[in-house]
Amino acid sequence: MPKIGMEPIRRKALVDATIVEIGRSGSLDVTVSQIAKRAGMSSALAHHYFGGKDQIFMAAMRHILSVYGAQVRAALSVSHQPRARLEAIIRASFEAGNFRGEVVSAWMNFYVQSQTSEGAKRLLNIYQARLRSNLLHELRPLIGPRAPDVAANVAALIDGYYIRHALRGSLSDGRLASDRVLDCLDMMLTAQPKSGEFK
Amino acid sequence: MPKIGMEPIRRKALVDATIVEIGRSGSLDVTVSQIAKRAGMSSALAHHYFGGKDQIFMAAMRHILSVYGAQVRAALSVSHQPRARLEAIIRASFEAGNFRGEVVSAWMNFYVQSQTSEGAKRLLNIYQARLRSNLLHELRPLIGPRAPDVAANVAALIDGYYIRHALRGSLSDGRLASDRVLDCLDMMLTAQPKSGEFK
DNA sequence: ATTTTTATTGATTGACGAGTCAATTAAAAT
DNA sequence: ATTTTAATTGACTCGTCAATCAATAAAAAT
Repeated sequence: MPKIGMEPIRRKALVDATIVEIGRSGSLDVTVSQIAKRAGMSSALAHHYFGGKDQIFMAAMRHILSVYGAQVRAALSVSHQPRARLEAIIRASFEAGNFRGEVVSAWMNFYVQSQTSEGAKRLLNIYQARLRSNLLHELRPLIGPRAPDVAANVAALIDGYYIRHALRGSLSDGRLASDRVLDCLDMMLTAQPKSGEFK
Repeated sequence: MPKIGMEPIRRKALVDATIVEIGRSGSLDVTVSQIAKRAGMSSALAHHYFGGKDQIFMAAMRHILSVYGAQVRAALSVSHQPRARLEAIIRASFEAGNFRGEVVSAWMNFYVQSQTSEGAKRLLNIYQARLRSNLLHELRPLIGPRAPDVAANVAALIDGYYIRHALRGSLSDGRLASDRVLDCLDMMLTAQPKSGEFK
């Protein structure tokens, strides 16, 4: 019963199903058939709309990234002081949504895939560049030349706590992780510049 | 030409080959045949000695972990002040060896596998617990009650910079990463305790 | 010398999974 | 009314790969 305009609906269903299935299995060892079944269609149709497995994964990752981006933007839109905006960025990174098992799984596997797939590497670079740029923008007015180093540290902290979560889904929920990052951030903000700082 | 006592030699060859192959492919999508070929034997023999693919991977990971552990111990054995010992631990984590593409790949994939495999999760827990315990032991005499939080932050920083390395094999070599972690550590050490610290 | 044990592999099995294709359905366009 | 076009799938092809096994070879033990 071909109603016209199915394409976007099917694509969305497949992307959602992909994320769920990755979470369920905890790896990228997910068959197109599993995904298609969960999305309520045949595997042939999945291939029809996406061309191949890789492209389905890529679309799923792009979706996750765009949701994350929207969260950050939303959080930033209500904060106006640099410190508050930093907090907004950090908290957005650990929002419950990003912290769901499926999403963490997707990220983990995405890191792995970025060593093989050009497309994955590019996407991941976009994420990292955006995070860095966001942090830098707020840090500069606060600490000037020390901003790049601190930004790198904060970014690493975020990724590190994220990974830690991949391991034990229980301990350290988002709140705790972001509190710790913030705590560390404040220490870095108030620390006096090191003496031998000139390159 | 069965010389006796081949088993340990073959096992070692397989473990080494596994790490190389994981690095080469950037993923766990490595066939037993590839590993066996690189180790100079038939895939049947690999199965004969290890039983199955999973066990080969596990042995490879155990090996990486044990090398890392030895590095840490070696570095600690020549440092005696808490601050110096902390530096030793951190630098050991970013030693050139651990930072080789193969090893990073293995770690990445190991994180992923830890969501599926009980054995992988257990191994990873050992690593994390040991790191935490090592850090804690040196931090306590320096900052007392703040030690646990700082230890968690340092651990997250290490993992975070590690991951960042999975992405771009070029920028930020081990030296730079450990310098940054140390920098951040010093800030945390000198920061004054927060006021509302009592839980 | 013959038996036992260890090492070793080629060939095979069996399962699974990505991607293709021809065929079917029904809406839309003419 | 017929033609075109989008949606949809079951069945099939083709590869790949983990795991098994029977067979061989040679050192060790008797």
